[in-house]
Amino acid sequence: MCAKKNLPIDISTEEKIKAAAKKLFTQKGFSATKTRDIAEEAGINLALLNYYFRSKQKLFEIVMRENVILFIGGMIDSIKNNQHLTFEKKLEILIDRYIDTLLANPDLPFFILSVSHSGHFGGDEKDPLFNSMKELRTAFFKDIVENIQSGHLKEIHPLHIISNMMSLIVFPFAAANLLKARTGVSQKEFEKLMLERKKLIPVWLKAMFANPQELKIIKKKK
Amino acid sequence: MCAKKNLPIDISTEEKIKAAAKKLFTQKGFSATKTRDIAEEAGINLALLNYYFRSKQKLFEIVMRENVILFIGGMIDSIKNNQHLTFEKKLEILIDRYIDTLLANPDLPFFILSVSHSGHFGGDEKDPLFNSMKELRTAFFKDIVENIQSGHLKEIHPLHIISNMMSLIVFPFAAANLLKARTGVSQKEFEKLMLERKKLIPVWLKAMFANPQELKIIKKKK
DNA sequence: GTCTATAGGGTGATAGAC
DNA sequence: GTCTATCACCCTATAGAC
Repeated sequence: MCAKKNLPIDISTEEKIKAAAKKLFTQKGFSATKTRDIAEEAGINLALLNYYFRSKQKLFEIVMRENVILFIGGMIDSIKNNQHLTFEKKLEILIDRYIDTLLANPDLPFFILSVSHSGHFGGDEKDPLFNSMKELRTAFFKDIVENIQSGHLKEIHPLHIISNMMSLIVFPFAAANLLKARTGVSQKEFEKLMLERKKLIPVWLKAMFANPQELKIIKKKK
Repeated sequence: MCAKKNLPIDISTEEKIKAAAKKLFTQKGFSATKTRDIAEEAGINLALLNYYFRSKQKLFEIVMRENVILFIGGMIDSIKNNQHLTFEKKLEILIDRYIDTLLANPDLPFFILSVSHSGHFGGDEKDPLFNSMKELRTAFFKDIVENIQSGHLKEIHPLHIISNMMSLIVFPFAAANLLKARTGVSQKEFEKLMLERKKLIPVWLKAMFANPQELKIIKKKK
């Protein structure tokens, strides 16, 4: 199963296939990606794909898992490794790392939205992924509830807080083509602006949620 | 071509096919949707699909156009029809309408991201869609530049402003499954929260962009 | 306009030689 | 482990009867 060599100077065939699959699945999704494309991208024979991974579906699941880990792994680590810091500082670190991850993997947000949209992950409690997600939830959302949801923010539903954080960080990457086309900025400028957001998003979030006017609105509705 | 009856009490076959195609394409995208599924969903024979629409691709393009119009049409109208109002009021109306549209068409945001991600629209200047987009750009983004980008906001790139607006409105719908799973809210609760955002987003945006701290950050970077 | 039947090519997966 | 050849099925599209 695990074809590891002692001196992996050359990348193994298995790894080549996985890398090609990751590239294509992440870009185009499951249905639009053909096994023949993966084989060609990897520079190997089509039969080897089934030899190493049994089926297209199995290969996709491996890629999906790696992408989900990549997407939420950084979050978990930056929260776990910085328990001693203030919530604000933790948030700054998280945003910084996240944007770096997304700049290096620009198709990741769309892929994650894509699999969650089609209901491809979550649900199975035997899945180690499920525990990771749960871990993230307890580690981070507890922080939010305890640290942000104080004062008037008790009235704001946590979903708004999480939504707004994720929106500001992730959405520009998911909508990169749209935004670039509409505003006429180049890829290079776009990347520069995303780096700028590392500093801006914490300030924006602070401003949004330090606003007592929210309370009036919520109260009025009830 | 146009099989319009004088008394369309029953929906025409053409419309049935288009409605089924819209439903499936919007939910699952182009590649994952099979013509057989569309035919079955419409309750008609597979051959009729090609009789009315010539090919899967043509049918998809029709659906895509309608969805893009639905997505940006509301924007254009609410700006055009309210030129006499202040920018803030226009923005409130736009957000209100937008969220209604998205509640009625929850798969729309993901579909739009999907086609823009795969580069399926934009570009062709002969396309009437291109003019609509351009119209939107001139109508709305001029407003932004002239009305929001005053004072310290001159330093903020318009992409940030447009990003943040679209993020707060659209992202929760694109990530609905993720957000519901992570926060444990039901579909009903989710919809209630989205309605709540009609009032909250204008306040949040105001707070974000009335923040002189932004300037310090931008200046420091340069 | 609507159906059945089928063409024609693509697609995932495997058998078997090397 | 890697290749060629091929199977069996699926998919879009069309021909032709009614």
